[in-house]
Amino acid sequence: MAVNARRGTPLTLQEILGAALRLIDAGGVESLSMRKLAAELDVNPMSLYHHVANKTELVRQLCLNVAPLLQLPPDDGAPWPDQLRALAHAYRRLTREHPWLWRYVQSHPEVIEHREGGLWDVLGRILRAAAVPEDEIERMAEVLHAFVSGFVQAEHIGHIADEETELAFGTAIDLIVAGLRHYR
Amino acid sequence: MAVNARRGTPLTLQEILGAALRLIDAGGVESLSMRKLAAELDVNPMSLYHHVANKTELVRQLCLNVAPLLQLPPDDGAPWPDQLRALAHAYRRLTREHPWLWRYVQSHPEVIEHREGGLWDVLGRILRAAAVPEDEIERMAEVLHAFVSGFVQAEHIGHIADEETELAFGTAIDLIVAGLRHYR
DNA sequence: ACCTGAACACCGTTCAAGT
DNA sequence: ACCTGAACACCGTTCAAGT
Repeated sequence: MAVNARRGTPLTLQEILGAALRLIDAGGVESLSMRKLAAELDVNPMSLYHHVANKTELVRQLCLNVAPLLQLPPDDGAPWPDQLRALAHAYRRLTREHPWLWRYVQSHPEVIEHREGGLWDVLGRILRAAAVPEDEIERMAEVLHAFVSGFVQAEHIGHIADEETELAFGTAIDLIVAGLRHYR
Repeated sequence: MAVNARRGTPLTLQEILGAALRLIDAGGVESLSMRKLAAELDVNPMSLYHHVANKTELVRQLCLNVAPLLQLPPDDGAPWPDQLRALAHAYRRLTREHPWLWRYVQSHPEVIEHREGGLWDVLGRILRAAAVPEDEIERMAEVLHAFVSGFVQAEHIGHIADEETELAFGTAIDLIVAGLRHYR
């Protein structure tokens, strides 16, 4: 058991993922480098490659770990506008916790087979409750996801005035709900 | 007049910007490197720095050149839903011509004082025509911009099924218009 | 005025060698 | 099994030197 001279304790995948997430949360995927990550862990850069295939795979792991943390509203018969609001707020909460990682997923959708996640089932169920015609459910789900994604991203970027983000998110959801109520 | 041995003709800013835009349109800002750009122009990498301060400034120039190409609908008294649709389509058209550059602007809003552009004036005018209360105009404009941005980005990423993008954009705008009609 | 070669401080990653 | 040093092929950018 060749133990690292500097650390005395063997490197683990958990350690690597934890440190990587911290670096990404702080400065974005761009600012994460394998060399900086290794320095953070007080380890030779090349040691990382024993636990992780490459940087892309590392980030992919992180995304896969974080995605299931989305809190989906239960199918409890609550009115669809309430469920839609709950889902939107949960989505926003998660993306605000890891905005940079979320941004990465946005631009690399291949990392998550996002049709897998329960998000799309729940969104479909809500839209059915909102009386959206069956053959438009999927399209509408994509549109709503794009809208909420756009909002969260605009917020992250700073496009939305800081003191206004809560109000603005309220406006955004109200607009969507009103739209769905009177769509067609 | 020390003329480049390889090219015989002096390097110009226009040439640089043109080649850079081509490279970005092809593979994104990420994939543009000063060294590849120089190779494209058959020039020493360092020659670029005589015409451009650095890579960031180069991309900024490009953004500032492209932004004014957005075709704003005229204030001709047309019904606000028509004007809103026209604006949304123009926005989508431009962002589809230079999706990577537009993506860059999205994540680096500092490159454009976007409140300057006529976009926000026109959007404000349309929302007033839609009877949005004066103290909510700015917030609503931000929300709509975020929505349409989100849609275009989702499209660029491939989140929207390819054969469906036109239909989906129609759905998106219909939803917004219906929402505005019945908002409050 | 315009261009360039060498150099510096960074990247991700491979590979052969160490314990 | 796990770690590492040297090396390779990339970056952006500075600076002193060339015409």
